[in-house]
Amino acid sequence: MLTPEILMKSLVDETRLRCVMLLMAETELCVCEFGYALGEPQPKISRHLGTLREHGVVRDRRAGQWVYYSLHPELPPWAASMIQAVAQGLQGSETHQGDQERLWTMPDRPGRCPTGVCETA
Amino acid sequence: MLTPEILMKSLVDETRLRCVMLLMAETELCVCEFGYALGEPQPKISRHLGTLREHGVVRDRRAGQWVYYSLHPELPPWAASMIQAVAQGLQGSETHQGDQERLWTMPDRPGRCPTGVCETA
DNA sequence: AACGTATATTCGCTTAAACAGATGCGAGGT
DNA sequence: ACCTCGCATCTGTTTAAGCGAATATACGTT
Repeated sequence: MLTPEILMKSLVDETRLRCVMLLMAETELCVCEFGYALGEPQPKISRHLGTLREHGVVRDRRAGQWVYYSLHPELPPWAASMIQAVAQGLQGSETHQGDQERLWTMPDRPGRCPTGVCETA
Repeated sequence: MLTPEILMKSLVDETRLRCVMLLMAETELCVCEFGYALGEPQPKISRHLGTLREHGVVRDRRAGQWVYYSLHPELPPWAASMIQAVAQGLQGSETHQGDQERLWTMPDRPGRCPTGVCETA
């Protein structure tokens, strides 16, 4: 079960915080997208997403060779509030704004068709 | 300036979190009161209150031989929200409830007159 | 000035956690 | 069957941060 102590531990690491903040805007991302946006090596990203999953902060879903992560759908209200407050405090942060923009310019993002007009198969 | 990263670092330590939670209910406490409520040695308490002060989470005020700590009066809104969310998530927590009650039963709390009816000199 | 109380700081040690790099594993594609 | 790609895990090392114990400082009292 998720406690404030655990959520704190989850978000105190910069890499994990950046991942969670990306998920606030993008709802679902695969490991390589995190890696590209943060400019960090894949094992590092994977490890941190793993601890976020163990802590119950995010959820993962396998789709072919990709694993998509999203915020856990059953976050307790206080946890959602807390993450929301953090996001608000990070408004205009260079780092997080940069992550966002880098993600936008990522070529060949999995799950998006090249034209940008996606149909649900 | 207080950032989410710093606030997170502040609250990720259990001792500091317990102190801040006490300050949500009591508004102002001196070091010995924290020590009594938490049952922790004085140097430990002092050190953690020191880092909370450096981080801008709390403020201190000297009154004679006592130093009173309170939440910083100019906490940014997102920080207040975050602390509020944490407090909500800790509802019913054994530890924090215990701290509260132990404080209540502390004998000879400085600043309170023995009768319980205090006049402002 | 000497003492007691309240608080702060220093020191050496220990431990938790992050890191890089290498390797393992599963899913597709040819 | 082989190869590639995306992801996970392992290993050994490094570093940040908390701890207890001792000591220092500040204040008030006598």
